[in-house]
Amino acid sequence: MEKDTSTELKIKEAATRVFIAKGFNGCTSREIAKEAGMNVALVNYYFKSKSHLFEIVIASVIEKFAESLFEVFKSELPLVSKVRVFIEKEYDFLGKHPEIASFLINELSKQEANFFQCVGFSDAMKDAKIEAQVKEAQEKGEMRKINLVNIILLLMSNTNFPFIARPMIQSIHSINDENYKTHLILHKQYVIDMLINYLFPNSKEF
Amino acid sequence: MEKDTSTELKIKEAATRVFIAKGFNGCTSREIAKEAGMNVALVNYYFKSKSHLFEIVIASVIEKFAESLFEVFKSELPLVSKVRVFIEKEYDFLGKHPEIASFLINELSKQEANFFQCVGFSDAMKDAKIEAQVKEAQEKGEMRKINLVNIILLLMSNTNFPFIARPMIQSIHSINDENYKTHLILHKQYVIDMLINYLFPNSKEF
DNA sequence: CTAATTTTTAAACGCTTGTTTAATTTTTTT
DNA sequence: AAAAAAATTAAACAAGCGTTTAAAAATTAG
Repeated sequence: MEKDTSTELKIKEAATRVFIAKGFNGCTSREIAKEAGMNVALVNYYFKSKSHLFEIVIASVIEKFAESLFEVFKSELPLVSKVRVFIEKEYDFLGKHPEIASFLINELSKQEANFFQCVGFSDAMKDAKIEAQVKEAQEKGEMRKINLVNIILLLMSNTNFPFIARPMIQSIHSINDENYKTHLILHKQYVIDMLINYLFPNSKEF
Repeated sequence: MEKDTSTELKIKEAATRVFIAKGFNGCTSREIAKEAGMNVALVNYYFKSKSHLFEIVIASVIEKFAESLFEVFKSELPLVSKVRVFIEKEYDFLGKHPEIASFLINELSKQEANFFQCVGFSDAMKDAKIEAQVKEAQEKGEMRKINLVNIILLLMSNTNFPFIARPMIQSIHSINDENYKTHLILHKQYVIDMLINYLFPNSKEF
């Protein structure tokens, strides 16, 4: 009884694709099976139910999503650089997987479980000692004195929203995919300038 | 044959509540009927199908959502004030109806129809002559020279995301509703300061 | 008041859903 | 090669879905 049968993995990958594209309620078990190229019963043979499979998928998506985030937070860079690199990495990541941000936000607002706690997000946050680094920079007067929650909110708002709201924004302005991508490239730099300028009023990084 | 029977309105209002809370795929016709306190068949008697009812609901939600936005854009205020008032109004509106932003973004990314065009959003944008006002301010050197699409993106990112991503952010930081609300109140002012400072580098409004 | 019309209901329609069963094929073990 | 175990399948299950029908109740018209 192998742990990661090729079949098991195929189902998980197919499920990830389908769940991200259509959401938990927007797809069926049979659709996932078909995407994996196999019988419906196999989905419940390897993962006992659609819900259980979904929990596994969303946990691994969160992990993937959080990975690049912590890579930056745990690094030895000064805070100003961390902010810049974080934004750059987020735009890179979401440029490649634009549906992930919407997927997580959509499903997390419907599902009741605290998946981020399951993945140990809070603990990883403390491990990264980012709170201490912020406090230090604020006491030195290098950084604007605002709460870490607000800092994360500013960072995530300006990195995630442009990808989440893409269909809405394109609809509002009647612009196509190509055109929107062009705006996104410029937007990344605007966001970097704006945030560094706001969070580090005396910085020369921009 | 009255147009807006009390029954018809009750169904539409119930449907709006249910659709916003659970999304199109997350709820059933029977659920909507129950919420309205009546038989399932009545839903299809007044609105011919679940999809048709949904289209009507989402169009009216968009209208409500866009209303306060254009109220500001069409006003005679100088641009700097428009930005500040827009942010304040958005925080007020989303504070009262926090689920609307997520609802629109979720459903617009799944549905294929361009609902914003149906509502005449683009035209209203031109009517408001905001593009001309921006161009003028930029030529006078009062405003940073960035595209209107990016300006709207900055505004919406920082107003909508904190409400859309609330479940995720609370999950990440392990904080409760009360606590998050406190952060939101502060956040509004941070966003106003940051955006005005960035968009109008020479302004004295902050 | 009666007849016509509109509104509301209960029940059923065929279809799809998530899940399970039992049989079959494939693989592993001995 | 035979027996045991695991993987895969087709078929079925009950439950729920969106929608329709046909009859009952309520309202309006003449």
